[in-house]
Formats: sequence, structure tokens, C-alpha cells
Amino acid sequence: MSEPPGRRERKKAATRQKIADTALRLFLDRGYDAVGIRDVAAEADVAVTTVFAHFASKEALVFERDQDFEQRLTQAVTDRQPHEPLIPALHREVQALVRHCTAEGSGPLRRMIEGSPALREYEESMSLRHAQALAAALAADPHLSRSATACRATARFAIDAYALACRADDPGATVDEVFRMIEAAWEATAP
Amino acid sequence: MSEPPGRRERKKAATRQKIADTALRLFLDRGYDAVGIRDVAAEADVAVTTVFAHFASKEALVFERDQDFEQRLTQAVTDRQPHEPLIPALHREVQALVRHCTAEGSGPLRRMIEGSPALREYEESMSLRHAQALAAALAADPHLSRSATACRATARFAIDAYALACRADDPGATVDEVFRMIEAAWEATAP
DNA sequence: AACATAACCCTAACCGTTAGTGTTTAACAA
DNA sequence: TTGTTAAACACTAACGGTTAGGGTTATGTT
Repeated sequence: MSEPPGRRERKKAATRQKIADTALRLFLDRGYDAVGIRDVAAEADVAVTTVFAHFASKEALVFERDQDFEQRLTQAVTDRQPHEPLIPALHREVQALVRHCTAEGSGPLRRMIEGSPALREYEESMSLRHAQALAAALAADPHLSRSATACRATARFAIDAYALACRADDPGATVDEVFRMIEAAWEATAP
Repeated sequence: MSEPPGRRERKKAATRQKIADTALRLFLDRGYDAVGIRDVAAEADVAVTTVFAHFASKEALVFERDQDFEQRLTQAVTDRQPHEPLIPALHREVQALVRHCTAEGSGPLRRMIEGSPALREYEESMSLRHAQALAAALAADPHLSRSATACRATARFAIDAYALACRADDPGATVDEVFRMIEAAWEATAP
């Protein structure tokens, strides 16, 4: 799984990193809309096509850091202790994810995202994909035996909790409050 | 509120309608991605700039029909009988909206939307705005006196119900099931 | 009649994104 | 070592959504 990477892969990773770093720096410096892909490419000293060889879109440059979001969510479900109830495990993980997204130093980045419709849309779209992955994980858990609809709804509710908390005055309390609601909703689906 | 519209406004409305109709026809005919804005403009016999004077984006052309979605949702809350409990009223309205979106003849349109990432993203984005409007309506209701977080969460849950049902095998049953969950979640927030 | 302006047109461009077509260079086999 | 292959990258040109700039026409108003 982890062969010592050759020079080629190291160079590729370095190029990718350089592009991402340059982009984020320029975006935070001059504003997301004021920086074009051509600017990023020039500053990173690569061709425009190379940027798109590493990142699917301009928006993707901004969300380089949190790629494992989806994995962490689904693992919170699949890797929890046997017989540990679902909702507290999910609650804990969402709490952790929210802390990460509202951590010291993430302020300017969040402000930039909230300030750009394109970035907000992109983030929502990511969230929906994560909700679908989480729904699949819930549906696959043999201990849970709930309907597909219940799984899908609960997954979306959990993502809602995350989204609301990231923008709330008191993120921690928001996660707790919404998860009290989710707990009740989940119980209402018991077979 | 409703002065008899002059010739000018009538012509404007006619132009808008012609653009929307032409666009939808071409999209359903040849596929959303295969039709460019320049094609729509040419077929509707208007300038490209005129298209964007009436519609904010290419995607907006597709969703011309359901503009009153947001209004219907919030009115279901504000216009309900005095002392009528919130959730059943919301449940009924969402049920109606889902029926509208899964009605006979809406199939091709839905398939087109689901088939285009751009259209899906746009619809999500609309939904989020609707959720915010609904949350505001909930927060403004003097009979409800719930926290802002509870209102926001419930609003998003209701939108989730709509979104899930529109894509479900049995839309009606899906709305009912998710609203059973929402009812429980809402009760859990009682002061 | 004279004016103001809303609605529209045309052109040219900007920007994200992609296709097509080389060129370099790391990885590897002979 | 040398030759081969394929990945990574560069360059150019274009496409499609979107907008700015600047002009024309027709409508409502004085």
C-alpha cells in the first residue's frame, strides 16, 4: 500500500501542493473572484492545463484540505464499538468535524467561502455527496435494520447539523441541540 | 397591487415567456448540455443579452415554473388556522409540493435535472434559500417560541423531506415517513 | 411635441474549462 | 548502457456561459 514513492510521484505531489498553496494564498490575499485561474497558474509557474490536471475546478482548489470528511463520517458509523448506539457516535464525530471547521485560523477561509456563491454551492454539493455516502453506511449496518428512507433522512439531518453549526454563533451548542432532535427522530423510526 | 399592465409590461412578459418556453422545448428536445444560450436566443429571436436580462443564468431557465415554492412553504406556516399545530400543516404542504413535482408529465423534466450536475447543484442551492425563508417564518411565529437553532433545523429537515421524496420510488410514503421523524424531532424541542 | 427611460440589440470581450498536439523525463527492460 | 514507454507537463486555440459598453426603438409622461 505504501511503497516508497519514486521521484516522479514526489514531483507530482509537489506540483499539486504548490498549486494549492499558491491558489489559497492568492485567494485570501486578493479575494476569490479577483483571482483568475490564469493568475494562479502563472504565479505557481505551471500551465493552466496543469492546474486542471490536478484539480477538477477552481472551487476544488479551496477545499483541498478537507478531503477525508466523508471517510471520517462513514467510519464513525462502521468503526464504532459493537453495540454502541448510532446517534452518540455520529454526534461525537460531527462535533469533532465542526471544531475542525471553526478552529482558530479558519476564520478568513470561512468568510471567503460564505462570501462567494460559487463556493457555497460547491460546498453544499459536497455535503450532499457525503450525505449519500453516510446513508449508504447506515443502510449497510446490520445492527440498524431501518428503512432506506430512515437512513437517508438521518444522514441528511446529520449533515444539516454540521452545516448549521459551522455558521452558528455557538457551534458546539448547536450540534448538541440539533442532535437532540436527531436522536428523537431516529427513535421514532425504531422497527 | 394589480394595476392593468400597460403595453410595455405585457410585451416584456411575453418576451420572457417566449424565452422560457423556447428554452425548455429545446432542452427537452436535444438535451440540456447540447443546447447553448446562443441557440436559445436565436430560436427565440432575441439577443443573448436579452436572455440574461430576464434570467440570471442558464439553469434559471429550467426552473421558471416553480417560483412560488418558497411562498407556498412559508404561507403554509403563516396562514394556517389559529392553534393548528405546525408539523401537520407543513406536512400537508410538502405533500402537495411533492405531488406537483412528481406529477404526470413531469418525468422528462426531472430526468433532465437529475442528469445534469449543474442543474442538480442549482436546485440544491434554491432549496437552501427556501429553507432559510422557512426558518425565518418559523422563528417569527409567536405561537411557536422555539430556539433559532430548532427553527433552522426543522426547516432544513422539511426541505430534506421534499428532496428525498422527489427522488423516491414512493414519494407519498416517503414524505409521511420523514415527517414522522420530523414530528418527533420537533417535539423534542418543546420548551 | 418633447422628453425620459425601459427594453432591446450588437459587438467584443472575460473567465472557467477542455481538446489537440507536442516535449520532457522518470521508470524500467534489454 | 541504451532504448522504450508512459506520465507529467507545456502551448495554443477554442468553446460556452456571462457581462460590459454603447447604441436604437418604442412606450409612458409631461
